[in-house]
Amino acid sequence: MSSIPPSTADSTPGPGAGLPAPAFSPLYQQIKGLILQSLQAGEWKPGEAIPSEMDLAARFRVSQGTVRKAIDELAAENLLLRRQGKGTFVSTHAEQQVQYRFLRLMPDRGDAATEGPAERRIIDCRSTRANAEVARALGLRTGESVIQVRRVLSFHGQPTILEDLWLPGAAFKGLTAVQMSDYPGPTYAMLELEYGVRMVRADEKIRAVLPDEEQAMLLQVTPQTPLLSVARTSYTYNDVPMELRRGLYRTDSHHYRNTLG
Amino acid sequence: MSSIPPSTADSTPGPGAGLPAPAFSPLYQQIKGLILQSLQAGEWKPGEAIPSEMDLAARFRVSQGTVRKAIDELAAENLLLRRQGKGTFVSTHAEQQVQYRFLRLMPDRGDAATEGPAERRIIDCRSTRANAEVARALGLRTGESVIQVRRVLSFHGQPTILEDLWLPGAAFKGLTAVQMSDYPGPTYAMLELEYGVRMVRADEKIRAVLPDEEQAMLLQVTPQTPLLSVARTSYTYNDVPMELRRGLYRTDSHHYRNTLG
DNA sequence: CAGTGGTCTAGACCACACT
DNA sequence: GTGTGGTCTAGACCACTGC
Repeated sequence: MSSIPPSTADSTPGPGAGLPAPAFSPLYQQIKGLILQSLQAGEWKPGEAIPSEMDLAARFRVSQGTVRKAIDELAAENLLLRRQGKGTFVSTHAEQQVQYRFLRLMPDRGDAATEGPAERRIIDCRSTRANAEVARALGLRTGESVIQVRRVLSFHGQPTILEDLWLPGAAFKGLTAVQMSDYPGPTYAMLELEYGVRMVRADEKIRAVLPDEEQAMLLQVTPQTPLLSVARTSYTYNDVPMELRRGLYRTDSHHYRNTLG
Repeated sequence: MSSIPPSTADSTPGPGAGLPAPAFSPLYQQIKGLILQSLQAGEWKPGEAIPSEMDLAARFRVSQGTVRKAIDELAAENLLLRRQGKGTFVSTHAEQQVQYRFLRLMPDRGDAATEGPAERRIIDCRSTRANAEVARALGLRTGESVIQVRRVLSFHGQPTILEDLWLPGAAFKGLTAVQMSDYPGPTYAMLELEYGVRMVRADEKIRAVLPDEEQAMLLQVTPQTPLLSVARTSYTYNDVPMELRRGLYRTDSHHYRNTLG
């Protein structure tokens, strides 16, 4: 861009244009936004390589360094994955060795890797209508269609996690219990492959609670057993909420692990 | 560094030297390590400005861009704070508006800012000897001197957090209950100002538990009330553990908030 | 105004992966 | 060897701060 001013095909003028921009943002942020748009639009699918830095630099009429900085930030946010000598790839839950994307429950002895995969049992899976709480969390209106799933995850035969999931019906039309239980990998990988919805971020609210009778029965504990209640909202690109999940975790042989920077 | 090869005063040869390095690391990582050393050595105190990028570049005989990348990483780790037009500053707990460094407990309504500071009551503060568990967490030998503190934090008059702290006696000699309760700001700020120990990172293990009788009394709950048990190990520079903290959180009007990237 | 960090560029070379 | 991302440099200019 030595002589040609940047015309990056978006509405906001670049800083090189020298015009009074109402909302100034650095060039690399604009490039980042453009790459993000392509990701959301599905121009490059999860697992695929995006064009090389040089190609993107030519496409956006900026230097490689500017593209690099944009990609750096997207890689830091786990949306892209850089592999030296091979290229830059769209992050994916599939073909990924991590067993759990957001689950922070760890066995007291050993780690998630040594423990092996959980056994999953679907208790319930049905289409229903969003109540006020679910609707608010998912950005829907009360009464809109949602898919509700209840399941139990067990480690070494011991029920450890009871989860209730709510998914917006519009985005996950036709999701069945068979599909949930048949898919061998992480649930988020299944949602990504089957419905093209990639979860990017999640918020959790954690409390200590006592289970009701049904919950206690499903987790094979007494109603006096304290459990971790984890309410998670998962978001896809652009902070659009796509899942509400309420988990009850037994913490007698596991614990919730967190690192604070 | 157009003609002069980098001699950055450390033992590992720079990449520009062209020698077979046994443990190759990029120049900017070496610079980062040197800055980190100066931070640990106290060459620049918390709150102070470090030399400008140009000065550091001259000092280390590298380009400004290389220093910039090293500082970028340190800033991302919250060890340094960049302020455009002013300089780069050593992070500090003091003179910082955040009330809590690591506490993730939020009121169900509003946020930490609206709630105001907690009332702190020191139950106990004494010098004792590390048992096996404390010694392991703090990297000490069993029987070494530790300072133990027990205190209750209340919000709006309601006891909400019961904390037990263990600090290595060698580093915090002379810490008293008066000092703990008199200091108006966050405890970590006090430890930083009075003892020059800056907590940089922390790990937490979370469970749901029931309190024993004494704990229940101090938190003014029944022994059947489920509570969050948070075991935190805090580290200073170089991942040296400097505090073990076991907290019991009431989660009837508060919750533990977490964000998963 | 000078000094600081922030952005952007262009070019060189290195490390890695595939073919 | 070719192409990818990774590092390093040098220089220009912008934006913010404070004198």
